[in-house]
Formats: sequence, C-alpha cells, structure tokens
Amino acid sequence: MRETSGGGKRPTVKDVAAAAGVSAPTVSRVLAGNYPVAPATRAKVLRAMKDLDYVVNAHARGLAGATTKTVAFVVDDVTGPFYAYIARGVEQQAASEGRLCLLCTTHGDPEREFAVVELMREQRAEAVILVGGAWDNEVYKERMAYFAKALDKSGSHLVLCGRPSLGEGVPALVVQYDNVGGSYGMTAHLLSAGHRVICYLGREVGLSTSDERIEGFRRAHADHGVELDERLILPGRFQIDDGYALTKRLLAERDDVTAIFAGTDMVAIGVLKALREKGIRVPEDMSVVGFDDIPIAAELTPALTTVHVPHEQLGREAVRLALRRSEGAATDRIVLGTHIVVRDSVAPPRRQRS
Amino acid sequence: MRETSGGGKRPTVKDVAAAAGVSAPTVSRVLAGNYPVAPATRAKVLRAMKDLDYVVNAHARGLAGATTKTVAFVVDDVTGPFYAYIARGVEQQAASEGRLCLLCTTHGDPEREFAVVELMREQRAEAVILVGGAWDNEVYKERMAYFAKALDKSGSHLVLCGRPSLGEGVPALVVQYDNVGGSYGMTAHLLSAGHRVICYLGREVGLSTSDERIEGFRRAHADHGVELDERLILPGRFQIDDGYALTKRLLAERDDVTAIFAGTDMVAIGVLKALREKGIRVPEDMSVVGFDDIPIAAELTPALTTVHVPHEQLGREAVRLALRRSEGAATDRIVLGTHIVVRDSVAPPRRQRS
DNA sequence: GTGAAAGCGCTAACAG
DNA sequence: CTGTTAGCGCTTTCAC
Repeated sequence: MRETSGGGKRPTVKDVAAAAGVSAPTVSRVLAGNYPVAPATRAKVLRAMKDLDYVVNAHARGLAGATTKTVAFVVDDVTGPFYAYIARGVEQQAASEGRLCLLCTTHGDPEREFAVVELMREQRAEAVILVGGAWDNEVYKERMAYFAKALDKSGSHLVLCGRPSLGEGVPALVVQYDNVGGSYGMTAHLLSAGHRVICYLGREVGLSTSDERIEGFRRAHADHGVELDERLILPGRFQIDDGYALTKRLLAERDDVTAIFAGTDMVAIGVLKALREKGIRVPEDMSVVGFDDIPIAAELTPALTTVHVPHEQLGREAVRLALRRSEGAATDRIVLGTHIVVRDSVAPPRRQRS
Repeated sequence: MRETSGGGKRPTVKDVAAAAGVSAPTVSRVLAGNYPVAPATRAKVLRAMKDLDYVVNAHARGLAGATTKTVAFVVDDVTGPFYAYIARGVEQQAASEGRLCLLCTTHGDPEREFAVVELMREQRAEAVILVGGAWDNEVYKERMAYFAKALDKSGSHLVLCGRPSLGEGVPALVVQYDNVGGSYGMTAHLLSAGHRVICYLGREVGLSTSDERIEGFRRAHADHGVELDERLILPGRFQIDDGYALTKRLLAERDDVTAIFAGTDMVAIGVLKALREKGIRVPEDMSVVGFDDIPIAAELTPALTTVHVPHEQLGREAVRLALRRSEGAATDRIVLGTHIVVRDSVAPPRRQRS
C-alpha cells in the first residue's frame, strides 16, 4: 500500500505485466482467478498490483465481454418505506452475489420510467427491476413489453416486482405478492368484527396495486353477503396527507362509517392524525387498518392492525430470479404470501357494543 | 419503433453507419451532438438508429474517454429515513445533471465501506459520496485519506456528506450540517423551559455525528451554568428499539429526569412508546425532543419538537459540489444550517409548574 | 462536413 | 502454464 508518485493516469494491465515481467493476459488470469497460474508468477503479479495500486477498469472489462455485474432498480421514490425496504432486499441480495446496484427514480411518471429503462439498456445491466404498482393501460403495457423484448434480446432481464405481468409471451420475470388475498383477509377481519360500513381510503386510479387491493375488498364483501356502497371507496394517493385530508372530508360527509381501511400504512398515519384532531378514539369510536406493515406501524398510537407484505424478501427474490434465470433456470414467476397482523386499532363497531 | 428481427447481438455504430451510408465517426458525432454535421446526414443517421433500435454501449463510451456520468453514494442502510432523504437529494440532483446513481450499503461496517469505495474506483465513478457519521479514529481516517488521494489522482472526487473532514491536505469535499449548533439550540430550549436534569439518550460511541451532537449538549449546559451529570448521557444505537429499551432502563434507575433528548427522531419514537407504556404523559410529565426532523416526527403523538436537518439539500449539494469541482470550482466545503422546530412535546418540568 | 486510422483497457481464443 | 494475436464499441486525432 505504498504511495505511487505517478502522473495523472491510472496503471493498466500492461503496466502491471511489465512490472511483474509477464504478459497482460497472465495478469488478467490472476485477476479472474479462474485459470491455472503458477504460484510464483501469481505472487509476482499480485506484488506488482499492490505496488502500482492497480484497480481494474470495470468499463474495459465490461466491453471485453466479461459480464457487467450490475443490476438496476427503479422505484417511484426512495423515501417511501415501501420502496425503501424492497430496495434494501435488492441491494443485499445483489451485494451478496457480487453485483452493484444502479438506482433510479421515476416520481410516478411513466415517461421517465421508459427513459430510465432505456438508460439501463445502455448500461447493459444484467437485470432491470421495476418496483411497485404499474399503470394498468394498454399503451403502457405495450411499450413496456417492447422494452422487455429489447432487454431480453441483449441477454438482460426485466423483472416486475410487485406489479402484474405484461401478458403471455412477453419475456419478463414477475415477483408478486398477494395483494388481493391480503386485502380480502383484512376486510374479512373487519367484517367479522361486526363492521358493515367500511370506508376504503386511498384508491389510486389505474394503479395495479390499488386495483388489486380493492378487488380483495370487494370480494370479501360479496362473500360475506354485505352490500358495498361504492361511494365508500375514496380516491386518493398513497401519502400521509391524503389520508389526513380524505378522513376530514369523510367525517364531514357521513357519520355511519365504523371502520377505515387505509390503502397503505402511510395513509393510515394521516387517518389517525385526522381522527385524533376530531377527538374520535381509535379503536373505540372507529377502527382503522392499513396495508404494508412498515416498521412504524407497530409504533403508532394505537399500534396499527395491518397487512404484512414481505418487502425485503420481494427485493431479494427479484434479484435471485433474474440471476438464476441467466444461469438457465426456468422459473419466471414467484408470488409471495401476505397475512394480516392484528394489533390494537380494531374493535367491534360502537353501536353493536353499547 | 419497428421490431428488428435480428439475432442475439446488439447493433453497433458500425451497423448504424452502414445502414445510413456514412462512417462510424459521423454516427458518433450526431450522438454527441457537439460537432457540426450536415442536417441531411444527421437525419439519415437518426433514421437508421431508430430502425435498428440502436442504443449506445455505455461501457465502450466510458472506455473511449468520454466521461462516465456516474456518481456513487454509499450509506449505512437505505431504510433509515435519515439516509433515505439524503439519497433522494443525491438521486434528484444526479438525474438532473444527467448522471446515474450507484447505491451501496455498508451496514455500519468500516471494512465494507473501504471495499465499496474500491469498487467505485473500478467503476470510475465521477464522485463517491459517503453519507452519514464516520468513525472518529486515526486508523480509519488514514485509510480513507488514502482512498481520497487515489480517487483524486484518477480525476474522481470523494465527498463526505454529513461527516467531518479527513484533515488538511486530503483531497476530499465536505458537505456538512451544523450538528453542534442544532444540539446546542435544542438543549438551550429545554434549559430555558426550566429543565435541569436532561437525559441524552443514544450516544453512539466513536461516531462523529453522535459526538458532535453531544458537544452541543455539553456546551449549552456550560453556557447556562447548569452542571451536567455525565451519567445522563446514555450510550445506544440510533434505532427505535434502543430508544425504547434505554428509556425503560432510565425510568427504572432514576426519577429526577424531566426531559429526554433523543439522539435521533427514530430513537424518540422508541422513547415515546416506552413512556406511553409506563403511563407517563408527554409533555406534562416528561418532555421529549429528537434530532433530524424526519416527516414522521410531525405525526407522532405528541408531535415531536426536534432539530431540523436539511437532508435533501445535503444530498443535492454533495452532487453539485463534486460536479462543479470537476469543472474547476474552488469550493471544497459547505456547511448547512440546522434549526429547532417547536411542536408539542416540550413543556416546563412538572415540579416547577405545580 | 466527413472519412481513415488509431487506441481506450481488458479478455478470449489460439498456440506453444 | 504462459505468450501472441485479435477485437469488444466507441471516440478521437488527423487528413481530405
């Protein structure tokens, strides 16, 4: 680890080869380690590398054919806990398989998502992982299918993580979690507790995740023979503020609701805040549940009953699936389970109790 | 956007050149756009690129001399809100300057941090941004200084974001925020409210961030002529669980504490939980403050009084500084201010009030 | 304006 | 086991 006084340029394999009195390929071989090299020469080469403070040039390596060792993941926004935990899974698995992570954000803009995928094509990432809900329209699906094919053609993989498949024949891998089931289970839980007027708060129109959660909500009502007032499904984004504002409005508009199913835990935080301000106790006066089971959910007052989503595992599986696929595995779809976590934010409805 | 039926290989500049009836350099020139090309030829080339669905190979480009257009940022863990918000700033600024982001995590392990910086050297990232507190010991500083020099020599920049300089003469950029000032201000706030026995909860020994916050805590006490009982500074990590466990222990050990200064907002969440379980009201029976001002802080019960840190701006400035520096700017250090945000978790101590 | 030639740093065939 | 010879895809000189 001696200081090299050298000029501005970095040493190359050639320099190392010269210093060690061998040829460039030999240096390359000790670098790769997957080829027999005499212990003596190997030592000399290693020595020279240390002396020159040599580091390979990843780009040259990538060009020359050796694989890129890079996976890309693209999310809406890193600060959302949902994405953050998936990102952690992705990063961990990638690191443990010797891959680097490229991170891109789209801020919910499909145009930017396309642009980003194109960039990843330039980077020749081994896998491009698209995280979170997708836009459920044909134009979008077709364009993305195009990218899936393009990536596939150049030996790369598109992974849809937490979003639905692009259809038969599109070369994309899917790592899903059971939105419908989780939502169904939670709704059934509320229904079983005696609630009959449940508000679903935070429907992002056209977003696959949201649509699936609402489907579970609907099905549970149907299976329990409870008629669902469509006006109880309130549109809104998946943020704290939306939960807050929508709850305020809901409270102003009707007083028969006994439970609120928030589209995400973040939404639920806003709901709880609004209720607290109005002096409405949870769960005595109103039951509140969320979706995601982000760590904060357990720390809220009251601790939030919610649907657990295996975020980290989702991220990990996305990377594994893509890398295994490159090695010839046939699996192209994984669905992880979800389950409800009962804490303190649900009670039977008020009127039934008194 | 027509489908190209081609084999498994990607089209290259040569292919495009052939299809357009020009030479490879010409294609390169329209790609770069920074060189005069006849409108007619440019059109032909553009056309050919579309037809072949051509995308440049970022590695080949990187090799041939054009800059890498990549910044790396390395954090402890993406799921920590502190890091997540800085990450968002970094990513946004990078994207807006046409750069890609490489994300690496270290899980608080210095060894891994060194390994990661080495990897970034291979990648030839334009900037390597190290985020969050650093280990305040000489061996660490020396090794990192070595990397700073190595990066500098190859035209790249090391940026220390939210951590102290490595010393004079080390070619590293620094983007800091005022830990000492924020902590001082908050402590003064508590002292002014009448608190005399304040517990500082969550000291990560040897971590620069933690040390600085405690320094502010000390100074404020000194300036206000209040003697500080060293046993009131409790060691612990910056997590929810630590806040919870330490508070439990604190409560069991002494009953003269009237305010708790949590090392971070996350720690404060744990503190609030423990107090709630014990039936201790905040702020009536105990004042609680945090550090960071993560968005959740405003949603807690009660809303948390805390020190605001400009996370996103920190990330953005880190990228800007590095990129400007490459363009010849002289600045190598930026310090952003912090300030306290008063919400509902502080009140005068109980005994004074009654 | 555009083409021809050369080379970025590395690895993958082949020989020997 | 190791050296020689090519070539990855792109961008640069430098001529024309």
